[in-house]
Parts: sequence; C-alpha cells; structure tokens
Amino acid sequence: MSDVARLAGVSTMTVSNVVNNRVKVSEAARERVLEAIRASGYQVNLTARSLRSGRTGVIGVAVPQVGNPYYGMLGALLIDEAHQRGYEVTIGQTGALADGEAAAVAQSRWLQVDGLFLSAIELDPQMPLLADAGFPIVLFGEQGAGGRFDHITLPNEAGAAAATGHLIDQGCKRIAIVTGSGLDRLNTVTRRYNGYRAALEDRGLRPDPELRFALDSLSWDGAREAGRHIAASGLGVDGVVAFNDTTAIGVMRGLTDGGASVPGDVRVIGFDGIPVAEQVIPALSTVAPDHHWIAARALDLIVGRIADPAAPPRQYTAPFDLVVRESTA
Amino acid sequence: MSDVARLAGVSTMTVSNVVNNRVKVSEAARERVLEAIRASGYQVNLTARSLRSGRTGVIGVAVPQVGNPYYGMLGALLIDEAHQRGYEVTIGQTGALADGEAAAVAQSRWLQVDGLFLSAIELDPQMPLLADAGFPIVLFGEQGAGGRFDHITLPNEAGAAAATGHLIDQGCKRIAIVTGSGLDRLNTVTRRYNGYRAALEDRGLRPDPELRFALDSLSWDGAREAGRHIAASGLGVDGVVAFNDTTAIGVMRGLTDGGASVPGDVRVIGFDGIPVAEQVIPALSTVAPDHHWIAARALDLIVGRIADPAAPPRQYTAPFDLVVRESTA
DNA sequence: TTGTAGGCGTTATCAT
DNA sequence: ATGATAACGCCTACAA
Repeated sequence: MSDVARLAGVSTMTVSNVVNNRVKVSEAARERVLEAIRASGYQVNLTARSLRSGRTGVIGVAVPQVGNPYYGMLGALLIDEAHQRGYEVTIGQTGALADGEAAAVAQSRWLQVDGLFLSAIELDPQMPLLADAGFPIVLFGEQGAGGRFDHITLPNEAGAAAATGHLIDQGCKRIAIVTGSGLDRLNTVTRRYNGYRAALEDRGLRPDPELRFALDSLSWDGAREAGRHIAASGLGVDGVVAFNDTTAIGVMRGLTDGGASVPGDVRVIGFDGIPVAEQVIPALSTVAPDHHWIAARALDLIVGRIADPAAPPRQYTAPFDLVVRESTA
Repeated sequence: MSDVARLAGVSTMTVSNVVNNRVKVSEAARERVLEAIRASGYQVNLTARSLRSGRTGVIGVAVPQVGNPYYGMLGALLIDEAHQRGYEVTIGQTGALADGEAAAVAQSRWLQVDGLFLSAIELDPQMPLLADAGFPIVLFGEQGAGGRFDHITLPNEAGAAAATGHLIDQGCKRIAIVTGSGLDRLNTVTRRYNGYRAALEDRGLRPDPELRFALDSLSWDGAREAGRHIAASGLGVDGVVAFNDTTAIGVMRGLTDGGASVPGDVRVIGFDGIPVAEQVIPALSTVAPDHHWIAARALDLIVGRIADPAAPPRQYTAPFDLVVRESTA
C-alpha cells in the first residue's frame, strides 16, 4: 500500500480511502491512485484489515460430513445466504463425534470467524468452550444447550409422526423403523423414534421392539443390510420409517436384494428431502424440512447476534412438508 | 496477550514462547503463564499471527457446487488430506461459470489462503488473474492453462471409451450419449464425447448425431427428460453413456418413466463413482476415477509448491476403474 | 532464561 | 481534501 502511495504521490490514507470509497477524494488523486494500483498489481491484505477491524467477514459452518448429501445441500444453501449478507463461508467437518465438535469450536480456524453454524449431534452443550468461543454460535440439531444459544431444530417428532401416519393411512400394519443407535439419550434418533411411536399409538398400533432396527452407524451398508434382513426375516413388515433419506435408499436397496418389492411388499419413507430422493426408483417419499427457511433463519440469527450480542437467545423449529412419492404408493 | 503477561508477571515474549513451545522457558515461568492463560481465557489471535507470518494455514477449495454429490465427496477427501498436512480448508462455490471462477480467485477470501484447489470448468486460464494470484493454484479439470500450472485432470477420453466399449461388449448396437453443451470447445463434455466416439469407431460402429443428447444444464430434470425422450423416441437405443453419475441416475429415472427397463431394454453407464450410484436400483455401472488419489495428489502439489514456488509445473491424469454393476448387466 | 524494540498492512482519529 | 500518527496482536532479532 505504501508502494502505491509513493507511486501516486499521496499518503497511504488516500490509497485506503480510494480503495474503500470512503470520504471525499479529489478526482485527480483518485485517478493517480487507481493507476498506481493497476501498475503495481496491488491487492488489499485482508489479514491486516481483519487485525485492524477485529472482524473477518467469515462465517464458519461445521457439519458432520461434507460428503453427506444432506449436509452438502445445506452447506450450499448456507453459502448462498451468507453471500447475500456479505459474508464468506468456511466449511469444516466434525465427524459427528463430540470430540470433533468440540474441536470444531476450539480449532484454530474457528477462532477467526465472526460466527459459527454448528451442527451439534453429540456435543455436550454444557461445556464451557461454547460459551467462551468469543463469537456467536447458532446450534443446529438437538443439543439446544438449555436455551442459552440461538438454536434451530428439525421437526423430528412431528415429521416422524407424519411419516408414520402416512404409512398407516396407506394400510401398513407392521411398520418397522430403521434408525441409529443412542435411543437412551435425547438426540435426533430418539426424537424421531418418539414421533414414530406416538403415531403408532395414536392409531391404536403397538410399537414392536422387534421392528426397531438400530444401526451402529448410519452408513449405506448398514441400512442395506437392515433392508435385506427385513426382507428375509418373516416378521411381516409392510412399512419402513427410515431415519433419513440415505438410510431409506439403503433400505430399499436391501429389500430389493432380498426379493421384496417397494412399495408392493413394503412401503418405505425417508426424512430430509435430499435431491436424489426424487430420482431413485421407486421415487422416495420423505419428510422434507424447509432448508431454505433453515439457511435463511440461521444467517439471520448469526448476523443479528453479531449486531446485538446481548439479545435473548431464540429457538426455532423448521417447518416441513410430507412429500408423497412412489415408495409409499 | 499483554494481559496474560501482566497477570503472570512476565513479558509478552515469554507468553509467546510458552504458547508456541518455543525456546527454553523456566518451569516456574511456564507454570505462571499457563495459569494466567487459564484465568484470563486467553486465546491466540490467529489474524495477528497470520499478518506477522504471512501465512494463514488455510487452503481454498473452489468447486462449482458444494451441493453436487461429486464435489461434496471430493471436498470431504480434500479436507482430510489437508488436515493430515496441517492445513485447514475453506470451501467456496463458483457456480461453474467463468465469472464465478474468476471471482473465486479474485474474491477477497481467497486472498488469505496459502493455496487454492480450483476446479476450473470454463475459466479462461490465460487470464492474468491466475498468474497474479500470489499463491499456488492447482487446477482441476480441462483447463490446464497450457502447462503453466500444476494440473490434475480426469481420464475423460479413456474413461468414456472404456464405458462405451463395455456397452459394446454387452451387445449394445445403438449407443446414445447424454452429455452437456459446449461440444465446440475443449472441455470435459468434448473430451468424454471424443472417448465415446473413438470407442464406437474402434469397434466399427458409426456415431449417430441423432443419438447425441446435449443438455443445456446437467440438471436432474434435464437428464430425466432425455431419458423419457429416449424411451419414447423409437430410435432403437439400447445403451446410454451418461456424462456423469447424476445424469445417469436421471436418465434411468426418465427411461423408467417412459416404460423402458434398465438394463433389459437399455443399458446405462455413468461417470464419477459417487457413493449413491451403488445404492440405486438398478445399481449404476460407472467409470470411477480414484478420488483418494486425486485429493492426495492435489495436496502434495499445493504443499510442494508452497515449499518451492519455482519448481516446474506438473500435470497428472487420475487413474480410474470401470465399475460394472446391474445397470449394464 | 528473559525482555525490549520494531514492524507485518490496514484504518480511525485528529490535524492541517 | 489530504496527511501524520498510532494501534490492532503477534513474533523475529537482538540485547541483557
């Protein structure tokens, strides 16, 4: 910058003012500065600007896995919303482990963000780390930290209940659930299971423990194996509520491997509304939370809190649609 | 930091030395500093550290769309490889437009990275912007900038030829290609088309212009529409080489919509090897480049060039596997 | 082993 | 309208 100033025969302040379109700069000076910038190939050093301003203009997005279609979709939406508000985004992976999530907050890189969207699956929200982060955090997921943070959650009970009710409406009597582990804790798995159970009981059906399949990990292979098992089990399953769309796609694949047809023998419904769900054969019915809404709300919360750190924390539950397609026809 | 120093009764340099495990610090001093850090909740300001050191420890990854399964998968792998080398990653979207890619380089945020992985689809590599970036760039895609940059490309001709050859081996005679637009330029679309055409000609088949479907955008809907059209066209198509896996999944969906069975009536093969390709019904055959190889190589190139900016640029083509599944059985 | 001085590049403030 | 000064927080170089 001082090179530019020297070249243009002005002070660095004038260069700064030109670069930032700040106060009045005479046309003559502006011209010379712009020419000097062109000639020297000067580019602002944002690191220095950040040091000076105390703000980086970057919002962090920490999700379990970038490669997961769901988080990929969400990440894309968050990037768009952030850009609209003049922020850049840096995306990190937590691996869905409490350690990873703690690390996501502690991690060097996050120390430079102006705010963080943290998809917290296992993180203990009591941990002091979160409160001491020094920047606003919006939690996404079940871990609401007792109302001490801005928080967006999915409509897990209501969504799973709607999915289960839809299967019952379609005539299913023996409805299995393929979900993750950890039903002992208050997490997404538990909430969706509770919705499933509530819908069954509402309609006079009894949840059968034999029809609950808890996968150690929500991998494609685990879901596929569960589908195969359901097809071969002789349990008389005629409907499956899957934890999410990828699980549902794996289950459909496994059912097909095992010779069961979808939806002829078994109807299947997912959760999330990832784009590929509409393309698979049969097209997957699903509970689709409004992800545009989520991304917009998340950025509103972050930007709002940057502006007013003392405002009371707010909690939201996303709206959703029940999307009926071939897999539950 | 000076707060900590005051609290511990030492100078800021001693604090710095403790934080960085630098030179010798007496046990007594170290203890007091650590205690002061704990008491004050001090955290290093990485912005200041970066300003001082001139390095940020961040590598940028610019891809067309984060929500695309292919780039999601690649992004996840790049993050892992970067972490192994002590770097953080920031991901940005270019939107696959030349403007977006130019912006990706120019964009404020990238000015703070130590290196950039740029998936360049349309970017004119001649533009001075790239050369003046001030940090190492690894190009990924067709735009190799005439050997002036480190560059990784996919095995487009060879992969598409292998896919086409496989369909011929399976007995297909009328093989369509569903691809993107822009066959006039040297890009991924053209290279894969060239591989398709070469394989046909090698085996004594004549490429039929009627069997070339060039989608304006490689969206799900466009591919699905192409599939429907192929099913209804009466062109006698018995095989489809799709530009990539998402296109292939859309085509299979459209063929099914149109009453054609896969692989019974039409065999379909994709390109990329995204995870969901294995789960769809029928499971999708595909050309799968080795993405671990790509991610590892990309980081090697970036880290290598950071260490030695003057080294001659290197070009690589990724290896691939032909993965045969149900869709071409 | 510890401390002092200075500067990385920017911009707010005050002065001219 | 423009410029001089100082400070953001850290770390290299040098001194004690």
